[in-house]
Amino acid sequence: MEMKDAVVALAAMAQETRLAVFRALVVAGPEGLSAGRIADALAVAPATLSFHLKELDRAGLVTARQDGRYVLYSANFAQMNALLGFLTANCCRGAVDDCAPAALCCPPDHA
Amino acid sequence: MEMKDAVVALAAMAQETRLAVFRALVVAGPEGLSAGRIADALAVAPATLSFHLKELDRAGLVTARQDGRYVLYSANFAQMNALLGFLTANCCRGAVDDCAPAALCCPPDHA
DNA sequence: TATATATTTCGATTAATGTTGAAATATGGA
DNA sequence: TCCATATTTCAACATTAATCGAAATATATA
Repeated sequence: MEMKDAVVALAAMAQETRLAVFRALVVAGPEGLSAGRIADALAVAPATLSFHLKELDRAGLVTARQDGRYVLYSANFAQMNALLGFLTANCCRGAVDDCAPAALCCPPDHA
Repeated sequence: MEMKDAVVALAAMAQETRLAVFRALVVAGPEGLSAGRIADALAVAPATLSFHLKELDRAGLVTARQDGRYVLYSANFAQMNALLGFLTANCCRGAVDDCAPAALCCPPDHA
């Protein structure tokens, strides 16, 4: 992941509505949620939500797929993990052994 | 970490100059760097850098301490790790075992 | 085809953010 | 004390982001 990509991804999550949307999608898992369900759950106007979903999509953090007349959004775990990897890279300068380990988000390949 | 804190921390890093500053401080380690050295290294105007350092400080991502006529800034690894923990929390819904592990940043307690 | 539902785009408005020169503040050394 | 260096604050400006009603687009069903 490049610096610019990281900035875009961080900016996408650096907003209360979008962070809430993203976390809801993380909980929902690979099946995802329709735009309408997200709008209801978070009480956000459809046009506003659409704007934020596009931001998350532009950042590569979510993926959209058509399902009938609904559009289902799901979290892009691979991108999420790439960002976390970027943020932790170059940390510790080799003394990584002493650092506390943490779990990343589930990759889609096992869902 | 609360939602609001996460948004503030993410917003602090969601800017090219600030992300560069923060990463430089992560590499520099607990000793930190003076504002002037950072300004030189990144070719940023002093006033601009001061503005960004204040943002990072407000987000709890860096700490400042006076050293003679210099002000030394260092990364706040604890806050960094809290943010990563927040972003990975509620991920996977219990299936954490299958997730790829990643190292967090070195906590200050062993530096 | 016509109608209803779901989502996005558009336009306008408001608010927040990033940048920098110049002035103010703080510290160290002559 | 006086001067030089380091950093921050201030003020002004330009840019970007967030919100939402209304209109446009897409899909499903009668």
